[in-house]
Amino acid sequence: MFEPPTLKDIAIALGLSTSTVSRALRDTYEISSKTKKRVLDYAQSINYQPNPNALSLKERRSKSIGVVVSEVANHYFSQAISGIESIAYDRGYHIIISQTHESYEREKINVQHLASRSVDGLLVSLSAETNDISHLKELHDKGMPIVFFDRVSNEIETHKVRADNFQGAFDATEHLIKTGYKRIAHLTSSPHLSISIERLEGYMAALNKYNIPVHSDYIKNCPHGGMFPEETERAVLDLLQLQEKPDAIFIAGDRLSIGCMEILKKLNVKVPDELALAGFSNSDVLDLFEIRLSSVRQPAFEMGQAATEMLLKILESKYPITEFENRTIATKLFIRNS
Amino acid sequence: MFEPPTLKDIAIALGLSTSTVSRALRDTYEISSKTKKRVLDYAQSINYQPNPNALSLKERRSKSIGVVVSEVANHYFSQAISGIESIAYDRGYHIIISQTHESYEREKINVQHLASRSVDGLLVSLSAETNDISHLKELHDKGMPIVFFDRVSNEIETHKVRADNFQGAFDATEHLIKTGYKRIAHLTSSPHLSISIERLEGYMAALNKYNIPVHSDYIKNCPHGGMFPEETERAVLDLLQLQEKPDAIFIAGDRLSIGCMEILKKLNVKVPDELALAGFSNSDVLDLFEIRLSSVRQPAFEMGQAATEMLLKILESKYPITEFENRTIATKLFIRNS
DNA sequence: CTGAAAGCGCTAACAC
DNA sequence: GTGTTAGCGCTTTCAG
Repeated sequence: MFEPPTLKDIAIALGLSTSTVSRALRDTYEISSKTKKRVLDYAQSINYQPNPNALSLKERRSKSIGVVVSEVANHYFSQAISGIESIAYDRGYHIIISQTHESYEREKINVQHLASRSVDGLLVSLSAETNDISHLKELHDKGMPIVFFDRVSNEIETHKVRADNFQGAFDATEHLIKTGYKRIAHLTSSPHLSISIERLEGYMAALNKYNIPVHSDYIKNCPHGGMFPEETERAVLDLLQLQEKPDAIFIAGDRLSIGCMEILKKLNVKVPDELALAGFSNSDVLDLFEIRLSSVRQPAFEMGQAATEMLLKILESKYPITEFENRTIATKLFIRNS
Repeated sequence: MFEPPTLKDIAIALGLSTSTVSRALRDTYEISSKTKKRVLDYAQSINYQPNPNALSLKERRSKSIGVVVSEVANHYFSQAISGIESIAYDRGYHIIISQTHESYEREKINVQHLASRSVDGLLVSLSAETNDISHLKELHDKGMPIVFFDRVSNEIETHKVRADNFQGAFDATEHLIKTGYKRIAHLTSSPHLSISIERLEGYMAALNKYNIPVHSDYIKNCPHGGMFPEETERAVLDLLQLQEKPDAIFIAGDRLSIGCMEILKKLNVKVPDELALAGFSNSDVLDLFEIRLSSVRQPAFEMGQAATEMLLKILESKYPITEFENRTIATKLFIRNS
């Protein structure tokens, strides 16, 4: 079907050897400028493009990086992917995307799939279900460069990029406290995830600072990060049915924030009068919402960019990397409901 | 760095030839079941995975498909990509994504980039700027399978998937008319795009049906589909400053719908009292908006799936395809503001 | 039933 | 300055 020209075609057409053509195209010094020009011109005229598979086979790298996220159709991830793509593109890399849908099994399969050498490195944000990361560890031990972003793991020593989840959670919770709320619940994702742990710590730190006791009934986990609406609904209902009903919820995730607002709307709970909210969200239309959600926004695009730069640094380094960077990028609090 | 086992490694370890190993792994009939088992077991034990680049080089196909969209971080496209990925994944294909950011130049480069043989086929949704598609035509003539989705072109004969833009626009406009609006403006994207043309036709057909004259001042184009907020703002302001101000706007795009609501909010224009809206949008949080936007939702996920299935049909067909499908999938109108 | 050898497109010693 | 050759990992004749 689609049979693009090869080096050989050029060589034959010009009565040269393939190696000469190869050298001319890659501008090696030991080649007459006359032949060089001849080759270049001809290559241009037939729109010659080297076969990337042959190159990959030869150079043992594919100039592509694998990206593992839970869902593409997610505010945070689609923005992060945009950042990843912006850097990768400039540096001549393709990105290959796979989704875990928050499933551990799917994550294993995807990683395996990507790893079987079609990618030079991996940009990974763990699935909500993932607790055991031996699949990644094994790969990493074999030499596959991996950079974590957003949902990171401490069990692998490599570059990591995360949002300042602690501070973001602290800020949001403190905002609720300062606005006058006392019984602040916390709705969060899977307890394994680094983001959940860090945000929980931020939440607790804020409560501590103001001498508000942490109430374990007030902390609700949604193991799939709100991917299933029932999960979120159950958690919210549980909170609403507590004897000492919370007067505010700090929500530790985008889908959870949205899901929670949907449920409260359905239940006709007035926000913030009956229940105040503050939550992580990367939606860019929060200003248009009826509920004035105070939100913590993660620097998704920048995080994608940073992670990609780090990965490329590993990929293009001549020497093995031993010092790993652990970058934390600030979140931003947007106050809306007070 | 990362040096996975090869056929040769297995062959040496087992004292066989690479060809025998190759045959054993692919379960060729003419091989003793004993050797077969020995090879299979060993391959399993070292977790052997064939090198995809070598395979691609040999088989002249990469089991990957290129996807060209304007932005990943866009409701419609991220949902469509999700659909694309769902099918591709099941069939063992990778997807390689590139963004045009609505730029013609970037589209040309990306297509070129993808085309240089690393992908077996292309799934394309044209950029807003694209008027001339010779870059795609050339490629297609050389045998690169291309399937268009959403923003299609009639200049290439191939499979196409689109939303029922005409009907969607008709429904939205008719809804505005039936609700009592008479001076209905139309805010749309680049006039080259198939989606703009079809939606304009639907808009005009609805006006015609109710004997409302089409007023050319009422039709405003945003050449970049609202990617630049100024563009949208200019268009909306122009409409608001008309002598005979429209009482409603039918908006033909997701970003435009969002952008328009943002501007109206800024200008403190009451919706729908001062100006009613209905527009295309694939946002899944419209129910939470303060403005009750009646929306036309495109079947993004299904469109991605359909386009991918069509492309795979071409890729995996033994014979050249001569009959092309032109599938139109129904949109859905969600009435909110009346 | 198995092995040797060629070839996919390219680069890099190594000749001359 | 240019050609020859080998090899990246794999499949596939062709021999035996």
